[in-house]
Order: sequence, then structure tokens, then C-alpha cells
Amino acid sequence: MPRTSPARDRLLATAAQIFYREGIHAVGVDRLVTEAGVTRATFYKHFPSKDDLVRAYVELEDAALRRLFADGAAQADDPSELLGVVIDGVALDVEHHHTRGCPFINAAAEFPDPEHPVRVAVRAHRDWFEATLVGAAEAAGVDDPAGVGRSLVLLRDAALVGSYLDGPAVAVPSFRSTARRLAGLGS
Amino acid sequence: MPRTSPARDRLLATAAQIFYREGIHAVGVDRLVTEAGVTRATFYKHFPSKDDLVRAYVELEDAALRRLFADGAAQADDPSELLGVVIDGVALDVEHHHTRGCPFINAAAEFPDPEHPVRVAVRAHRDWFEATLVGAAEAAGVDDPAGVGRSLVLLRDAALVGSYLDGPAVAVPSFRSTARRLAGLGS
DNA sequence: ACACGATCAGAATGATCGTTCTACCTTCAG
DNA sequence: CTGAAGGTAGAACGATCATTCTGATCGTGT
Repeated sequence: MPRTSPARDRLLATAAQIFYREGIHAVGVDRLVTEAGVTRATFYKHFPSKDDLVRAYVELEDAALRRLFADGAAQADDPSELLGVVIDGVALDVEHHHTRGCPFINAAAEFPDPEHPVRVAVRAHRDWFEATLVGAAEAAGVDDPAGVGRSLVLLRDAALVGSYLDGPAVAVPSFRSTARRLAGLGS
Repeated sequence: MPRTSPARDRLLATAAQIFYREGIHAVGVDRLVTEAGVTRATFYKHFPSKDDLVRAYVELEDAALRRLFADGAAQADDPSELLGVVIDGVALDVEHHHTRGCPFINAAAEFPDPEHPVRVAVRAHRDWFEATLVGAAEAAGVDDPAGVGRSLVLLRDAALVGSYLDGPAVAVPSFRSTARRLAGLGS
């Protein structure tokens, strides 16, 4: 059971797409293995249960967002511009990539138990995201960086959900203007 | 098949609680009927399928919120105070009643097809809510009432989701201060 | 008294769920 | 040469899924 392998990678990547687009409890193991071109035996060689695959999916999404954020931070030389870069990045991501809502919120909706590994992974992601935004707000030198960071977390949630349910055309501009005003940036 | 009956009411009320607390695809018909003290035959007498019960659940939640809002509006004599009453009402609801997130967002997470009756019901609710908030913003005489109304929709989403995933202690004050500033009210 | 409509009781449908199993094939290191 | 490791193929497990069925029981209005 190697940590990585072509079959495992293919399975996880396929599962990530299907879970995000169609939900988690709604798709069965049969669907996942046939779509990924993998055998059931191979599935259970790499993941002890379906829940472990779900947790791996959430952690994959978390890793992708951390990478995206690191890339964005690297391209903002002036720390006072960092918040603006983050806001633009979220807007872009919401419009073109995450059009089916927030993968973490959607996953949490299907797992009521806060102690479930999936929920633990969601909480880890949110803790990182809040800490990162508070750090960016501090670097930008705004008043009450903790409050601004928290509010930006809420606003990203709202942007992802609103874009899914009301369409990006109405949700994204609203997110953008509210977030920029909060960050002390001119619109 | 009467529009209402003790058995039907009991079934719908029970289903609403269980769907909200545990999700929709995760709970089966067996669970619903035993918990409600109703027979499978009675279930299918009143609802052609489980999906119809889910739609009824979403519509029930919508009706409850419209009633809550109407009550709140009635107790605000001065229209300039209406937005503040709404914000307080949302904060109270999020803290004490809707502690498992937004029923509409959670339901939408489990139904990817935008044409599905459940999604149609969700959209109807959100359209009503936005129109109502824009109306309240107009009555309060704020600048750009459409923008303020939209933003308040986003903020309620964020408050419900944030309260579920991060806890009300951190999400509610953040919602409150952001919303009040947006509505042009002193904090 | 009677019939009807609502509900109860419980078995049965076929499909799909997550999981386990046996059996065979390939690759590569000892 | 051998044998472990990673994979494929496909059957099989019991459990649960949503849905349908037969048949009896109760209450109410006529």
C-alpha cells in the first residue's frame, strides 16, 4: 500500500471531481471505480473505507487552496496589496473553478458528526484559512486585523454559496465591493 | 389524500427535524416512518415519493421563515429600524435555532440538478428573501438599497454557515458588526 | 346499519449500498 | 528462479435503499 501510485492518484482525482459535482452520499463505490478505471480490490487496498477516500478528497481540496494562496502571496510584492490580491483570487476562483459551491461547506452538510474525520479536516482547513487572512490583514496594517480576517472568511463562504445558488453575476460583484470596503481598499 | 391530516403533519414535522440534523440522502424511509409512528403505506399515500417529502420540508422551512419575518416586521414601527430588527432576528435565529447551518444551502448541496423541485423551492425562497431585504433597505432610506439587500443575503448565508462550522461565538458577532455597518447603523 | 376513507401491520419487490473474497496476471528485486 | 507487490476481473456477502402490495382495523357521516 504505497502512499502514491497511478491507480490511487487516478481514483482520488476522479472521486474529487464526482464528489464535488454530485455530492458524496449520492455516489456509490461502483460508480467511482468504473469511472476511474480501477478495481474494487484496488480501491480497498489504498483506502480502508469510502470515508477515508472522502477525507482524502477534502484534504486534497485543502492542499490545492493552500497552493493557490501561496502563489497569490508570492505575486504581491507590497504587503498592503495582499488583501486585494486575495479578494481578486477568491473572485476568480468562485467564477471559474468552484461553481458548485464550497467543497468544505457541502461536505460538512453531509456529515453532521463534528468528530468525524471529514469534519475534522474541514475544521483544519478553516482554521488555516482564518489564520492566513488575519496574517494578511496584519501585514496590510488595517485596524482590527482579527475582525477583518474573520469577516473575510465569512465573505468567502458567502461568495461561494451565493455564486452557486444565485449565480456569479449577482454574487461576485457583491462580494467584491463588500470585501474591498471591509479591507479599507477603494472600490 | 387530504392536504393535511394528523399523520401527514407528524410525518412532515419529524422529517423536517431529521433532515435538518442528519442530512437528506443519509436518512431512509424506514427511519422516517418509524420515528414518526406512521406506516409506509401512509407515507406514500401523502407523498408520491421521498423527493416530494423533501420538497415539502424545504417549503415548510421557507414558510416558517416568512412567518418569522412578518412577525419581526410587525414589531418595528419605525421603518428606519426595520433593518436592525432583521439583523437581530437573524442573529437570534442563528444562535438558538439553526445551529446545523442553513437548511436551504445544505439541501442544495445534496441536489446538484438546478431543475430539481428541491432546488426550485430553494431558489423561490432566496428570491423572496432578497426582495424582502431590498424592500426593507428602501424603507430605511439607505443609499443603494439593492446593493445593501444583496449583501445582507450573503451575510445571512455566511452567518449560518459560519455558526455551524466555526461556532456562533465567533460567527455571530462578526455577522452583526459587518451587517450593521453595511446597513448604516451604529454598532 | 353501512360504507367509505384514513390509518395500521407487515411482507415482498428489485436495486443498490459498502465491503470482502477468490483467482489470475504482470513486474521487478533477491 | 522465485516470490512478493500492485494490479485486474468478477463473483458474492449481508444490509439497506425506495417503492408496492395485501389485508385488517378504526372512526365518522349518512
